[in-house]
Order: sequence, then C-alpha cells, then structure tokens
Amino acid sequence: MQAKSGSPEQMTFTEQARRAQIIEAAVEVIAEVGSAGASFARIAERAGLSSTGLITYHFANRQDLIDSIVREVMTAFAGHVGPLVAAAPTPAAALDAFIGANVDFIRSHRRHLLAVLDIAAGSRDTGDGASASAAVARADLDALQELLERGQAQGEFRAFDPRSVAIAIRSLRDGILGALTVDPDLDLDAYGSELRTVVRLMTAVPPYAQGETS
Amino acid sequence: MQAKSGSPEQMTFTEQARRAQIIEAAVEVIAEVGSAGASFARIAERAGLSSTGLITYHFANRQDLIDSIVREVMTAFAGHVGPLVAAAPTPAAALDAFIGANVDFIRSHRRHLLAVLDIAAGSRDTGDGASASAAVARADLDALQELLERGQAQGEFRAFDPRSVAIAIRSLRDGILGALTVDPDLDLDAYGSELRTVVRLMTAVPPYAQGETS
Amino acid sequence: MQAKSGSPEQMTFTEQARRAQIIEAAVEVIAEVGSAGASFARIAERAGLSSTGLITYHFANRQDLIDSIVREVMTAFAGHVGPLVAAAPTPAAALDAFIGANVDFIRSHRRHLLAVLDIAAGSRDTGDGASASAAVARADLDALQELLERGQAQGEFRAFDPRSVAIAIRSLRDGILGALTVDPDLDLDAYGSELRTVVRLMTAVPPYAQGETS
Amino acid sequence: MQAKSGSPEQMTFTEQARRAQIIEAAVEVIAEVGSAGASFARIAERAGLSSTGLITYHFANRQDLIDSIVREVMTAFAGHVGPLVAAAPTPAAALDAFIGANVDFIRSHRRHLLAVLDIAAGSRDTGDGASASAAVARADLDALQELLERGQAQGEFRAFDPRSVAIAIRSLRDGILGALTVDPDLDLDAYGSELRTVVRLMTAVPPYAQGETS
DNA sequence: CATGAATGAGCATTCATTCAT
DNA sequence: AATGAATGAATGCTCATTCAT
Repeated sequence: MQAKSGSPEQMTFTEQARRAQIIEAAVEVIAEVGSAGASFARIAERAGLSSTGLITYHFANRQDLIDSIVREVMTAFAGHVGPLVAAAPTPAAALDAFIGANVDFIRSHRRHLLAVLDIAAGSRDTGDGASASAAVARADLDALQELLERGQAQGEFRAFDPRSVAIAIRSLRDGILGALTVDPDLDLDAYGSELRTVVRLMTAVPPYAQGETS
Repeated sequence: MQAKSGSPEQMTFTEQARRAQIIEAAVEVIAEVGSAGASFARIAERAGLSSTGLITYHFANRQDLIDSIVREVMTAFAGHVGPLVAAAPTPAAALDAFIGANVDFIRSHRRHLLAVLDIAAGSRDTGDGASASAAVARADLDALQELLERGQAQGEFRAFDPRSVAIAIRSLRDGILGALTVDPDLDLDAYGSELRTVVRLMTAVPPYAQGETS
Repeated sequence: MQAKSGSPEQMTFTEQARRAQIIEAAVEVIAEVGSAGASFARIAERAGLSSTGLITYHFANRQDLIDSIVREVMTAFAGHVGPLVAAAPTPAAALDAFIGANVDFIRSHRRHLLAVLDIAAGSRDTGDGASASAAVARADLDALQELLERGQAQGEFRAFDPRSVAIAIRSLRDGILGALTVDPDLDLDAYGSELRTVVRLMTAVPPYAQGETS
Repeated sequence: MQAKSGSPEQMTFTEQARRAQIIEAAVEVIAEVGSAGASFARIAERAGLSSTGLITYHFANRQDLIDSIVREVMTAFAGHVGPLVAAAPTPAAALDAFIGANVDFIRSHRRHLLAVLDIAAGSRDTGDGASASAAVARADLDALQELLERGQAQGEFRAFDPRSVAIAIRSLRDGILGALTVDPDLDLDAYGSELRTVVRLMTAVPPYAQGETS
C-alpha cells in the first residue's frame, strides 16, 4: 500500500520513473532554497504533481526522500569519478584525476551537489549517526586516505599525516561549491587548474628540502 | 517599545545580559540542530526562559537574532585573529599566523563557528545578497586575497591567482569545522600543524624557482 | 497544491461545499464578535472543523476568506435587489423598490450584512484602497447616484445634489443594521415602511412646485 | 497603586494630564488604524511614552481606556450640541440646529468621532450589554425621539413613528462619518446643507397633502 | 510616578503525513 | 497508481497585563 524502499528491481517502470521525477524536482528546489525551505508543497509544484500525497506515496517519509537523493547523486558521482581515478597509472596521477573529475562533475551537476552539500550540512544530531550522507562522506574520505597512503608507500608523496591531508583535500573539493554559491560566475576551469597545482604542491616530495633537512 | 537594535551603549545592563544569554543559548542550539531546527521554543528552553515571547522582546525578529549572533561571533573572531595576523612581520608569517589563530579560535569557539557556518550556508535565496553573514564572508575573503597579493609583491609567495588561492585557503579553514562535525575526536593540534605545512607548501616559492631568480 | 481561488467551476463539489460551510460559519462569528474578534480558531470551532488548518487549506489567506465572504454576500445582495430595481417602471418606483428590497434582504440576511458591514468598517489604512468591500461600496453608491440623476432628468425628483442624496440614502440603508444591532426587536416592517415614506418625501418634487410647472 | 477610575476630583493634576495625553494619542491611532489595530504599543509610541506599562498604570485595562475615550468625546459632543439645540425656539428649529451642530462638531472633531464610531461598531457581544458607547447611543436616540414627539405635539412635524424617524435621523448623522472615511474630500458644507433640507422635508407637515387626505 | 523587563495566551500560517476513494 | 481532502503539531510573532524597582 505504501512507499517501498526496496531494491529497484522490485519496482515497476512507472514507479521508478515517478521516483526519479520527484528526486529531480527535489534536487532543483533544494539547490535553490535549501533543504530547510524545500517543502513537499514546493517540490510537488516543481514536479508538476497534483498533490504532496504523491511524494509520501512513493517515499516512506521525508528522510527517505532525502536519503534517496543523496544515494542517487553519490552513485552518479562515484560512477564518474571512480573509473577516472582507477584508470590513473600512479597515485599522484590518480589524485590529479580525482581533482579534475570532481571539478568536471561539479560543473555538470552543480545543483545536484549543492543539494547534497546542503543536506549534509543539515544532517546532524539525528541520533542514529548513520544518515545516508554521513556514511557516504566517511567512505569517500577513507578512499582518499587510502590513495594517499599508497602514494606515500610508493614514494610519490611526502611524509604527512594521511588522514589530515585527506581531510584537507576534501575541504578543498567541498569548498568549490561554497565558492560557486557565493560567486556563481567563478571561472571553474581556472580554479580547477589552480586547485590541481595546489594539491600537487602540498603532497609532492620537496625536491631539495628532502635532502636539506636530512 | 521593544527590541532596540541600537548600539550597546544605549542598552541597560539587564538588556545586554539577557541578549547575551539568548545569543549563547541560540548558538548552542544552532550548533546542535542547525539554524533551521533552532526554533524559538528550543532556544527559550535551552536558555531557561519562560516563553519565546522574551526572545521577541529582546530581538525584533528571528533575522535580528541571527544577525546578532553572526555579528557577535565575527567580532570576537576578528578580535582574536586580526591582531595576531597584523603583528606578523611578513606576509608568509601572517598567513601562518592566520591558520594558527583560526585553529585556536575554532578550538575555543567550536559551537559558535559551527553556528555561524550553518547560518551562512542557509542564507541563500534572500536576493538582497546583503545578509550579515554574506557581507562578513566577502570581507574576510578580500582581506585574505590582499594578504596573498602583498606576499607575491614581496616575492615571498609563488605566482598564483590570488583569488583562487584565497578561496582554497578559506576552504581549508572552513573544512576544519566540517571535519570536527563528522569526527569530534579529531586531533586539532595535529591537524592544525599539518594545515600550516600544507598552506606553506602551496604558497611558497618553489626552491628551484627561488634559486633561478636569485 | 492548496487554496485555489479559481472560478467555482474549477472546484470539486466537496471543495465548494466546504468553502460554503466555512464562509457561513465565518459570517456568523463575524456578525457576533466582529471581524477583529473572528479568529480562525473561533470560526473552525463554529464550523465544527477539527483544526484551523482546514481553513487555510481552502482559503489562501485570512484576506482571501474575508474577500470571499464579501463577494458571496454582495453577489446574493445584487441578485435580490438588482432585478427588483430594474423591473420598476420609473426612477421613483425604482428607488422605492430599492428601499423595500434592501429591507427584505436585511431581514433574511441580517448576519451576512452585519458581517460585511463590519468588514467594510475595518478595511481602512490598507492604502491600496481596493479591498473587495471598498470597491463594492463605491459601485453601489455610483449606481444609486445614477438612479437619482435619471429621476431628476425625468422630472420625478426635485433639484438636489445627487451625490449628497445618494450618500444620505445609503446612510439610511446602512443605519438599519446599526439599529438592529442596538435593538434586535426593532419592527422591521414598520421601520421599512417609514423609511420608504421618508425617502419619498426627501426626493419628491414639492407639490406647489409640481403645480407651478404643470 | 493602580489605575483609579474614580471621579476626576480624586486625581492629581499630573494624573489628569497623563490620562488626557494617552486618550488623545489613542484617539489618533484608533481613527487611523481602527480599534482592533490600536495596540497599546502603537498608542504608547504615538504618545511618546516609554512603555505600555504606563497605559495600564493609568487605566485599569483596555476596556477602561476605551470607555474613557467614549466618555470624553461624548461629553464634549454633548457640550457642543446640547446648548445649541436647547437654545432653539421651536422643535423644528432645534432639529435644524441639531443637524448643523453635528456637522460642525464632526468638522472640528473628525478623528475623535471616527474613533468613537469605530469603537461603537466593534462593541458587541460583551454580555453586560452596557458598554459605555451603547449606553450613550441609547440616551442620544431617546433625546432625539423626545424632540420629535414634542414637535408633533406642537403640530410642527407630520405624523410619523417617532422612534423610526429618530433612528433615520441618527443614521443620516452617523453616515456623515462613513462618507468622510470613504471620501475625505467631501464638501461638508454642501453635504450639511443638503442634509438639513432632507431632514426638513422628511419631518415637515406637507402643505397640501394634509388637506387632501382629510 | 514611572520604567522596562517579563509573562503566557493567542494569532495566522506552514508543514509532513494519513487516508478514503 | 494517483488524488485531494483532512489532520494536528509546530512556527514566529503580537499583545495586554503584571510587577519589582
């Protein structure tokens, strides 16, 4: 009778299409007015639905909708960034590809990421500690840290605390969206290339310093 | 008859104390459940007030309360970071001091900054673009950019786009709070010192370049 | 998603019925305690609704509800008075029919008119001057003035300032409600017939004048 | 300790002055935004008081303030109209003086009367049935009726139901304020003189009709 | 006499959610 | 599968009134 959260295979085609339509509308609304301002009424209006009841019909509740958005966007994100990073020959190249792929994805999915970022910012205190966005964020950070450790093991990266630098790199990535919000005309190409330089400099083994300090 | 927003000198002692008490309670609540979830009811409860009416009595508006929080925190922030940065002999030292002072302030005012960051994240779509937090954020970024340009002029920093790197550094600073939210046990000392290294590496004139130009 | 103000044809049967029910309850409450005292809570209670939310569900606004009441009552009023006035053979007969029809309508719709009068009295200071009730009142007065001018052109009415006498007649009509409020046991039949005499006397061509011109 | 409603003799000079000042401010505010919109905050602001507490200090409660306004204005009204009516040699002259004095008083005390009219319109349902304004209105009407009866006894007025015509005349008088509200530029002189004519015509003994019907 | 801080009831409105159809 | 009517809790805010000073 009600909102199945089961795997997609159990859904009819119509069901899947409706869910996608609602998620897309919700992403747009959240990107525009924030998660807090994205009422079911506004989302339904944007999606051209006749009633907010349809949202509750397809999603168990608000949290389910929000989680679905995060899952959807992060899946697409992983599908874009993952292969490019995996294809890189060395950890340094992978890190460079990671920044580039992130910038690319942000360019093409700005609203989706703004929405997810807004959701992540607002998901505190839920008690269960395992909101979809928090879990995804943690996994993301772990992967980055592992990449850094591999690079250190192979001598491509200088000696740093991998957790700290992973956090720093994630901060830089997330900061792009913040910058875009404040200044929508930001030149993403220029900023992205500066970011690649910055990340290279902060991770690279210093050419002389290495010898000098030893 | 109500809620004067006049300068603090025009306020009675009681008025100032109550406002401070309410602001403190609001900061705690916002840091915990976000600005959107920080209802007057919750703030009043936290502050031990008998009713939400007292909040409206001391602040004209919800917006007035929010703006007051931002003003209060940013004033304290500027009071801590500003002098330390100003006292530094060179731009590079100033940048290092900036990171250090930020980490210090975040350590001692975590909830205050979480609150302000949450407010800033949620202040979109207002249109006028002149919400208290947006203005403060812009001024902050401009100051950082100017510092970088001075350092470049004095040959302390490598050639980079000052705006981009200013944004990057701000991203790193703001990211601390995000990291603290996800992982409250983060070792701030360790992360702060890694951050200082990272910022030095990303701005410093590369050793070989240094040699070439000398 | 909510509170359509569209034409009645676009409404479902249920919608129309609920709106009518709420309007009827609101009229009763306003007639009793005035527009200012007619809170949604009181109206909902009178209508037997479970919550004030249902009022906001069917009407966009308090203003929308108030305007709907005025529109509804004035439409019924025009539907009763208009044809009777239009059917009269001469302006004098029309004026007589106007008074009679007004008294009739007041008798059968006392509370409705009390409500509308109260709304009209309270709709000041809005500035735009185009509240539903103000517009209706002006149109009403204009029609009355035009009737008087026609009567003067046909020699049925004495020479008077048509605007002034229109205002006077409207004052007499509106005064009925005031009198009914103060003294609910007022004999409307007696008062109505006296009013018809009074209006005839104040507009008729004086007998001697009549004789002179014949 | 608190708001005495006792006779003026028991009040100090300051007390009297403060009450007058508050009443005057309240009259202005009520005339502008209506009784419902005239909050203590607005009245205190208009009167230049530092707190609404001062109003409650001088008046027992809102009803006391409202009643005081009505009493004050109606006393002034009676002081102006009464003597002029009493000085007239005949009932017909008294009635004519009554209309003239009313128009005069309205001209010089427009806001005061608008305030009282608004108060009267909103004073329903109080239960005790004896709100200050209702009592005053009744006394006013009784006096008018008595005047009409005297005129009939002396053969100056035609045979009509004195109560009905008294109500009609009061309606005409009260209507002036309504007209002034809708159209502030109304020519009071012209309207007043038309009103005198109208009242004469509706009360006078018809020159021929009298003979014809007998 | 006067002040201003405090109180708590009441307001219109928004909202996610339920449910009969 | 979808609709739209209904619910009731929650929100920011206004208000008359109280009271210690």
